[in-house]
Amino acid sequence: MTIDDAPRDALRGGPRELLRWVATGAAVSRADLSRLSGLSPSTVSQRVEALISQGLLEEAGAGRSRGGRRPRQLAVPTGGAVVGAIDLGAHHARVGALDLSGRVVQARTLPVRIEDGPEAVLGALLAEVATLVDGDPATSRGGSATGALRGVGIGIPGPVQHSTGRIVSPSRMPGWNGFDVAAFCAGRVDVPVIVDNDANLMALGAHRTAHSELDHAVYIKAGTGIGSGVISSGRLHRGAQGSAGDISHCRVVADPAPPCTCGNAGCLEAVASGAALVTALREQGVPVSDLTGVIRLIDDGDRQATALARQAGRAVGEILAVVVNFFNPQVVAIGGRLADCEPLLASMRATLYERCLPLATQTLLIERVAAGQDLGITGAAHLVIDHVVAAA
Amino acid sequence: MTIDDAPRDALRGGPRELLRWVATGAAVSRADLSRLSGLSPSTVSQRVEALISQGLLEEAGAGRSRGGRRPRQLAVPTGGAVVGAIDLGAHHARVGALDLSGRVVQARTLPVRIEDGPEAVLGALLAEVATLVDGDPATSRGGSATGALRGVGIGIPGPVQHSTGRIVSPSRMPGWNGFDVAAFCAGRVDVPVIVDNDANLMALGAHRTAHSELDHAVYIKAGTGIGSGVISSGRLHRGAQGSAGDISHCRVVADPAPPCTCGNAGCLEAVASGAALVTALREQGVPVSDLTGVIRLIDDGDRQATALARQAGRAVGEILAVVVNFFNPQVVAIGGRLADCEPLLASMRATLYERCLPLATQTLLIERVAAGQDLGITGAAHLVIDHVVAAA
DNA sequence: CTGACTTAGTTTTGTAGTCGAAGGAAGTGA
DNA sequence: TCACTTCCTTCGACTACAAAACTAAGTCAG
Repeated sequence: MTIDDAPRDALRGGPRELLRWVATGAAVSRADLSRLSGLSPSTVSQRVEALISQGLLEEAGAGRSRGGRRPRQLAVPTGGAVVGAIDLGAHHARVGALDLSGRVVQARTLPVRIEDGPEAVLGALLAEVATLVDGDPATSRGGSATGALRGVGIGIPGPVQHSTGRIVSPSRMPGWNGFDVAAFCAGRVDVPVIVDNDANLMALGAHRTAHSELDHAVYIKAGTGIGSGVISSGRLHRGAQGSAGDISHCRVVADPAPPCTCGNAGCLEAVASGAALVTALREQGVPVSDLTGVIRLIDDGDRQATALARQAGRAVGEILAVVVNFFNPQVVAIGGRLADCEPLLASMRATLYERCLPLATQTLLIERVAAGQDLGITGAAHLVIDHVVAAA
Repeated sequence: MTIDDAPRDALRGGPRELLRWVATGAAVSRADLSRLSGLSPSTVSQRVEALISQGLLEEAGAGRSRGGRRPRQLAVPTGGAVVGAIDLGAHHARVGALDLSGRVVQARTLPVRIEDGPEAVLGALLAEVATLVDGDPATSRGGSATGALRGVGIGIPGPVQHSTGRIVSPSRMPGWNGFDVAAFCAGRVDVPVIVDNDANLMALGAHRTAHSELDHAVYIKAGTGIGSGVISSGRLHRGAQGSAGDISHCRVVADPAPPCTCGNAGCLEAVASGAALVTALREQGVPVSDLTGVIRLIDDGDRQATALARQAGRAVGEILAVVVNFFNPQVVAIGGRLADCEPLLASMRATLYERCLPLATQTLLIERVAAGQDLGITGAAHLVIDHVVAAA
């Protein structure tokens, strides 16, 4: 399945954007859309009519007058078409059903065991998507998203060749190497399935949600693993092989250089990922079982944990400095579970300001990604919607 | 002067591309253009007619039949409109007049003394452009490019805020900080002037010349200084402030870390630029006066010089590895005077392959930029042409 | 030399997307 | 009640492109 990037009409006044404006409440009437999109009123009317006739939009009575004729309010139909989204993580997966504007209708977090292999994991998650969308007759759970399923987007915590939907040499995903996610899913559901890296999806979600007016953005996802997603000229940049943003195995200075699952030593992932922090703390004799424990220690001001977090922040900042000099984004935002870790963020910031060209940091925003756990499925949904609504 | 990037019709079948195909000989007839561009014959005819009426294209008799009607050959008029281009370097400037297809009509290399300041240097170079274009009545030199000047493109070996045409904190350019090149030139010539970083121009020139079919490319310019230019989705990526690609002050591991003109130590520029090699060799007591001397030493297999070149190559490779992982380009090409330095190139290659994600290097081309000295002015010309022909 | 075929390019017509102007619909406020 | 505002639609025009039909000009087999 070869799927293009979001066509450019996603960027200015395309049907998806109109939909999004209505959904987010930025626009309530055709006149609003005309103002926002810069399109002429006539064009907006035409487009809106098309969307209504496709059932993607509906009229919702008259609004409040602002000194003239009352606007005919627009709304995204509830119970309309939905897309499914899966954001697979190292230990948990966020599964959701979202409407065509990218709003979460239903979502649930499930524990997963990556090591059970792709068939088992993806099979279960696809079943869960079906439950969220159709409702589960046995339990009468779910089902408030009773629209027709139009597509499924899946985020994978490892390198994905987006053009083919295949996973390529992931670390920490035994049994998944070379697995063709798109093909597997195509056999299970009869709607388009789009597969991408989890950091890319977070980036897309964050950009569409918080930074849609910015052209160039870099999003770091720092959780169990560490990755990034790149927005260039308002569009997700995947690069030649679809591996763009995968900075997990960039080398950073660290003494001693911790060995990485990839076989090298001193990789960013081996220094600054959540998994690395757990490992390092245990080696220091601190009894911590998982990332949650590490974060708790840091929040409690544990000396060893905090020191490691700072080191991680410097490592991320070191790599990010090169990225910022090279790419000169308007914003760098950090998400994932480690994003709430203050010492890490502070060291990252400091390193970034120290090592970047003044011109590059002059107006650079360095932020925490906004409210987090649904960004992945939001991004996945956007990807699917971009594909599906374009075809409509 | 705010100037947009090349509009997207530069990418597929726009007037500039038609022009370029004719100029490069890729297309000789309207039928060729139709095949190459994918546009319908009628559209091509229309466009070609417009170009002819603007004097940007002309008919040049009938071609050879291929079994049917003979094509009416197209050509870019000689002696037609031209653009001026200046590629300013640390010690020399390449000045040229190019036709609207980007072909060099006249070019000359002049010695410059950057430290004379922007007014003197740019004034002299603009005068030289005028001479190349109009011919010098006094000497009857030049003047084979007797068309009308449509614009001037200027490459600066330092950070340029492309949107304003202003130079921002350059190293090795005393007296140029904050200078508004565009405004200065606007007072001297009455055609549009476009200013950009020299590495960006080299990148654009190289991409248009050799890699126009590739979407994502990174070009390193390693000469007296060191910089890079980025092509993303077929277009020059300048980033938020126009400083994208400026990797000269990224930190690399070096022991001892040589001090940089920017005040920090261990910058890429302080390790791997031509200026750095000269400095390092002299500190080792080798009597070498300039980059040419260094390159000669390396070619002669001098032990110290070669070791430094290898170290430089590793340093470039180290930064480039992050860039390749992050950006995942289809090609990385190196230009500038150090590009011909085998030991440097070899170490760079090795470091790159060692430190990059296999997926990212799997199909990555690592090349030397093709035949070099006119790439800068070619890129400058393309930039101007993109601006001028669009307006026509 | 003739007629079938091939390639080149133009003309005509049609379609899609957009805009601007004009105007109707439905309100507010003096 | 009337002027004015805001909202939205209708209609005519323009642009960019394409498809098809057509003209032009050649090759080649018989």
